[in-house]
Amino acid sequence: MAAPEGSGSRPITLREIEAQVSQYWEATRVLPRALADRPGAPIFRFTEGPPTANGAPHMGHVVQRILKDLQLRYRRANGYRILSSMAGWDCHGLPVELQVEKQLGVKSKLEIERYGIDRFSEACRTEATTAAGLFVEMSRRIGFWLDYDHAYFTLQPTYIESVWWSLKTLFDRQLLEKGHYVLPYCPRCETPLSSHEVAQGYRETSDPSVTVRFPLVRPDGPRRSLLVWTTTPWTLPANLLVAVRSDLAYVTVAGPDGEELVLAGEALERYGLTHARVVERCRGSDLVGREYRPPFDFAGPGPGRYRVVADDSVTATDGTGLVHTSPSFGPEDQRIGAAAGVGSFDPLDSRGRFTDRVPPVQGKFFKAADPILTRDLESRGLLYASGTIRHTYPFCWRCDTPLLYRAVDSWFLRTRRLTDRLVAYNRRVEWIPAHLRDGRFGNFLTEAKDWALSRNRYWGTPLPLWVCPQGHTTCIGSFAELAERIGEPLPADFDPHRVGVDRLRVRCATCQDVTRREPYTLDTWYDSGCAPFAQYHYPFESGRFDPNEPLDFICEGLDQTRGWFYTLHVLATALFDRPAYRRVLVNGMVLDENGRKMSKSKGNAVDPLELLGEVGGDALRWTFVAVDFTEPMRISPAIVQSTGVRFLRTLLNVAAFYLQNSRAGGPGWDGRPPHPTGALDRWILSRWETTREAVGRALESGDPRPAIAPITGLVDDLSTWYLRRSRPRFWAEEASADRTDAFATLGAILDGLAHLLAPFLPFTTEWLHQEVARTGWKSAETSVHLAAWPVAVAARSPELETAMERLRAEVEQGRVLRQRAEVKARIPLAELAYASERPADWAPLGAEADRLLAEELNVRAIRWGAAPADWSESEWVVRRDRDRPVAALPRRPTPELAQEGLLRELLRRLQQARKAAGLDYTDRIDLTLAVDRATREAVERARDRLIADLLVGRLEFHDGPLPDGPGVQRWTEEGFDWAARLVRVAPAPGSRP
RNA sequence: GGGCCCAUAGCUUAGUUUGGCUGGAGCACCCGGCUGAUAACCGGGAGGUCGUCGGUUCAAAUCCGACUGGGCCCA
Repeated sequence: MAAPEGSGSRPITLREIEAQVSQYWEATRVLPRALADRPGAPIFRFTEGPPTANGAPHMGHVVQRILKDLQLRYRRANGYRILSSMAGWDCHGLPVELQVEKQLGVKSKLEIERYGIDRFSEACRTEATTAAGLFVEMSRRIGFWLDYDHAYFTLQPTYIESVWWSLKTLFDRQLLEKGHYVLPYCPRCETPLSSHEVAQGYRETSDPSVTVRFPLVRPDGPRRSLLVWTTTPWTLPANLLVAVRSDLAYVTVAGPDGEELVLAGEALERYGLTHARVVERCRGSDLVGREYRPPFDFAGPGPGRYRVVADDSVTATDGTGLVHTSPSFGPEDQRIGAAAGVGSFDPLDSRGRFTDRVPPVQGKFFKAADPILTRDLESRGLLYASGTIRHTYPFCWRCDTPLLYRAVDSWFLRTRRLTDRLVAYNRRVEWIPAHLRDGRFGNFLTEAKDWALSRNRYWGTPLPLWVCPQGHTTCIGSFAELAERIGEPLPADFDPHRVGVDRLRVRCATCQDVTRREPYTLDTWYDSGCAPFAQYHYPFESGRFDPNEPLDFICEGLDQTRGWFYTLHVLATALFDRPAYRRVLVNGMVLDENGRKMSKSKGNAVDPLELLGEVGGDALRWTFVAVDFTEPMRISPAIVQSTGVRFLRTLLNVAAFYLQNSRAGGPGWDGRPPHPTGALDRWILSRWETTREAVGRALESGDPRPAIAPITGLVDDLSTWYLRRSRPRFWAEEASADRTDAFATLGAILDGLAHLLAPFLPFTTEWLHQEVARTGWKSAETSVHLAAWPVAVAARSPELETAMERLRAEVEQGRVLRQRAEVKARIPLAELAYASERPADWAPLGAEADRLLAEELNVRAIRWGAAPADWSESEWVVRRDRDRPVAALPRRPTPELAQEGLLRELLRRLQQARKAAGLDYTDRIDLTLAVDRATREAVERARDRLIADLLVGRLEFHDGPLPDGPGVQRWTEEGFDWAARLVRVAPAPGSRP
């Protein structure tokens, strides 16, 4: 890696590191090497959940990718063969079609067909591949390593052929069937939607709430009407029945104009009829069979129509307890209508507009018919009450059009026949967080309806089903079979989309008659559910996909509970009779900094690339792991700064210290495990081992969260205690065992951290590993990401860790005491005296305990077992514990120590002057000093030290005031009267570096 | 309307499984210190009705219930 040749000692920035590392990876082709297959190695099964290839990636994609990458890097470091590392994209379906419709400016299926399905499909293909490019760029910036050169696309012929194979398998198992059922239907997209698509589009809206008179047919007496409530007046022309509940109490009350009204007893209050005169009381069952005149007569007569029927689904908690039933427009209605054998009446065209079968609203969009029909009812005296109601209603998740429920032909995967196995296999899955298994996901499995698979659209996997005039269905499960059925080889450039498939003349497999393809495409969620095997073109190419093995790990957002998690699980159960995955890590949604959901329309969405440009990939990675990603999480530049950037900066500061001293003549680390004798070194190595084990445990478990606290704890200890107390050891000019131990210990831990944190921080750790290796260890791996997971290099000692913790607590107490003494920390004091003996649990620290304490507090000695009686308040500051004196510090330094303090004061100021003059820490200077007598004595006594510390060539003293001039500095505050002139001189040959 | 999950200082969080010492950190803030890591380091301070209300208990951030707010899912 290029040396970070900073000018002077300017520290390298995170941005520079990431740029350098990216280049380095390119140059050394690390990514393909890391992802290279490892035949024979233990297998870790994974599949990338394919994002929909339309539009730009958002923060949700970023979190998942970070979490996936973390686990995959960990497994690679442990020698696993990842099956598969392929990136993947979900290229089909409404999301892509809608994007293309916008681009082309077309608005309906008719316009698409005028434009040409072939050209439209081509545009969809282009859109899918373009969008994939945006994901690749984002992934590169966060260091998400997948095989982008061999990605799977659900539009690939091989992929589609695998999907066909699966459909044929299900067809043969009689799990794939056609039905005419009421489904949610988008009139703009002109297609039914699956329940998981509908689920994404519920929102609060206002609808009419009308109560209508349905006059009963009876020979005599006053007019008597059923009161019927609905929020969809547009369905009234399709009314064929009214449903009641047999065991519910109904009453007939007298209305204002002598008319009589029938409704459930429970509903009287709702209609303000509590005090109305009751004409008759009965049960629902008594009403069954009564005929009424429908509000509109467009449906015409038919057997059994316009009667009261009984159904258990009826309640009186809303409305009147008499339920308007239009078999074409509601799931319950359809069932009730079928039971009564009344047929159906659907006066809407495929775009949700009324046909000429309902002249008053002909050509009107179904919603637009509501007010017109309501007025019509009013004019005929049939409207009893009207208002509006706020409730949640489904809208199309892609185009925001209100959906309607209507009976349509559709192909279903009969998932309800699999419910027991779906539930049983889910019990084998390890969900993170665990509550999802029996909570949300488990609940859904028990309730799940059959899966409506077919879409009346263009861009998707064509349903490989052909029907002949005799009604035989032929399901084709491979291209070879297709060729056989058309009686000739497929064209060389065969594209298994509608354009390529619809023109083929397929012969019926049963009777050889000419067939017609079922004109549907497949729900794109089915495509992505096939990813584990279809990406490998199973079963046409064998080897890497094992039908008996679930995936070891997948990771997606919580929104996939009903999406990919579900479709994977259903298909694995139906096709392979096993769970789809062993472990699934689920992340929460990403919110903005105020905790609000990010959305494009609200304008509060954080653009991933923008944020990455600001804070960098590693800082974002660290932040996403450090916050609780299983819950909704707030993300903003400020949060990344204080979490991710902050942590990285501490780590880099430690590294910078080590690297700088290594280059300045320190020995660096030779790459061997350290065997230090000192307690401080052994302590930090023990801390390292504790951390290494904790991180390994966490990543092994699939949940990285427990790794965070140990890591930040270690880095903090390293920075604020180990390094703080070890600094002079790194400055030693002469080789010594102690200096070697210091470099070896810190070097080993920094390189160890590079390996340990590589899955978390791929950029920074690569830089760190390469840089540490450069300081003297020549056999660095090409990349830390090609290296093995770190093994133990030292012994753990919990006793030593505890002892150090106690010592540090004592140090803190000592610091407080020193502040109370009001003697500057740089002025040494003679001793720190304790009334007690040295604590027994400090034993693992040995003699170093006193030394660490003394150095940190700048006292010359620690005296144990001192007599508190000697601690006069005028001479000592005393720490007391419940009035008992426990420790004491002298209030003043001895004269010698005071002089030494003076020297340190001067040295410090001269160092500052060096820096202020822009001198590098290797520059030599000539120094002229004009100082008072006491200071001069102190300097002369420590002349060698001053010359060495300040890299002084010639040292002179100036009597009297030093005249102003270049390089002259003066200090007159705090009672000092000092001046100095610093002049840079050329470095002497052979001098320290 | 139903289900699951979450709520600790301005921010990120530990502690909640198994109730028990004055609820810990870090960042930011204020005061002071240090100065061969310097957008670093050290000391002190301020900042918490542990979302709200109620219950169980000698004792509740922790267990139970209701509510509020947020998220996801279902209808």
